Amino acid sequence: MLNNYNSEDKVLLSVDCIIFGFDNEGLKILLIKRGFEPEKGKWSLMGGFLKKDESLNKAAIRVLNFYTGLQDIYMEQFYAYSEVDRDPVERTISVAYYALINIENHNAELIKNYEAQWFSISKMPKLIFDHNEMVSHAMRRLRYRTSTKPVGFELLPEKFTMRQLLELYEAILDKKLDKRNFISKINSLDILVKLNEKDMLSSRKGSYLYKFDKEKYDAKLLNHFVLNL
Amino acid sequence: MLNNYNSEDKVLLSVDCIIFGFDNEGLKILLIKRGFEPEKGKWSLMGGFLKKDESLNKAAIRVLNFYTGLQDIYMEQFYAYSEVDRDPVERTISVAYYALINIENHNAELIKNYEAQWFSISKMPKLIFDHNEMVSHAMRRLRYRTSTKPVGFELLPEKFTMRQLLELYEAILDKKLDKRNFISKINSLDILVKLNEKDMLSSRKGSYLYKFDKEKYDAKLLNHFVLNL
DNA sequence: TTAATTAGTGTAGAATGAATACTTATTAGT
DNA sequence: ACTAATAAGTATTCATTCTACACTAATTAA
Repeated sequence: MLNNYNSEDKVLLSVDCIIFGFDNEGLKILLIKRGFEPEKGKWSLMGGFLKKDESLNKAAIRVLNFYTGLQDIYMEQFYAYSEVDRDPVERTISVAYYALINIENHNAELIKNYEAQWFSISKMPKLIFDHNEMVSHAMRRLRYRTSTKPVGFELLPEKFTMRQLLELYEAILDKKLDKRNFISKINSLDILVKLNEKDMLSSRKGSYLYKFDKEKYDAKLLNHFVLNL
Repeated sequence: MLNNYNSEDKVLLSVDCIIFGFDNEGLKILLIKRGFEPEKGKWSLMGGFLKKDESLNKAAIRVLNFYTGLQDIYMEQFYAYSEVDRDPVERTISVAYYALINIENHNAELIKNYEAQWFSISKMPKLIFDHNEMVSHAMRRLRYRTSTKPVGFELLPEKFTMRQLLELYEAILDKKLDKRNFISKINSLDILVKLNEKDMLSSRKGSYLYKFDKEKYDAKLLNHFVLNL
């Protein structure tokens, strides 16, 4: 029985985290100004190297926490990038993760301390290496995700209006949706609770607030559906 | 400007290939008897280590060729497995790929020389490490794929009957489909050409042979659809 | 009181999906 | 030559879902 696979090449393995958020300005992504060479000072995804004694999932969580202080964020792995010259310094394979989080809950203070910054998807700067490609793949994945799983619990405040939910979906799918059809499709998913409370900020009439029914929402997360928006 | 990221851990990175095939006995998967320790002689996916100067895609192609002689097989990356103790010998992260191929075209001779063997999905042996988990994830991916992209070109002979196509889908989805509805749904995709030729082996009456319209098929590969079977 | 703003709601027609059975072509066997 | 056996092949109805589309309601600021 062997103790090791001698003579095989070893490589650096990193994780990169794509964190989506949403607020009344639209869909955003969390970036950092890279603190070390090469490309120091350029905008970048939050990334770091895998350590010998941790899984990729753990590494992704650790890296995100390091840059933002964020805890307990569930990220989903989506692709390993391995072009030989993707990192000019040294051969590095990077496994990309993405997650959705609520901007307001996740305290601007922490993010400020850590120098991470939210950017509108549409105004994202050029990023280092192949990070722009990662983001666009993650966007594609997120778009796709809306058609099989509910989205929103992670991105909206606890109480939200139908309009906010509609605008979230429009931001993700990057297209206008018909309000009436949208509402009836969302209602047919049966994951919302209509509250006896109105948001009076956005209109004279005021619009009802909703929240997600956590249990039903989580159930739908497991047993996919098909939603055609 | 740095020349390297010193002090970061390096790890072994491998690829594992899940090759699906189909014949009149059903859906199959290609396995090898592992030729080295540990677990020598046990059944395993075809795998190998990433070299410093190749991408993961290239490594997957190289590994598959090494074990089977197969060339020009397009494989799709689907997940990186990274549990710390997944390989008992040494820390190894493995990136899994899958592909669909035509059993008949890909010459039994080569496969014999190389000791790879087809197994029915339903009679698959216990595999080493986390390979069974990889296979079941790949199956899930394949199942899912049938609802957004055409499947079959890669798995069926050039000319095939509706029944064969139906049985392929039944094998992948692991459920009975209604023949009449299946045919009309497949026809609505507009990717088949009905030939003026019958297969007389499976019935007295004989059943028409079809082939895929390569151009339309490839177009559908790019622009997903939704197919509810 | 009026004007302005956004919320909120319904329907008809079209398209798609699901469920269901009988006829046809052919050959093997008698 | 006839019959039996086998799988192929084909249509329709009903239910559901999707799409397109426009007016009324509630409220407050002026």
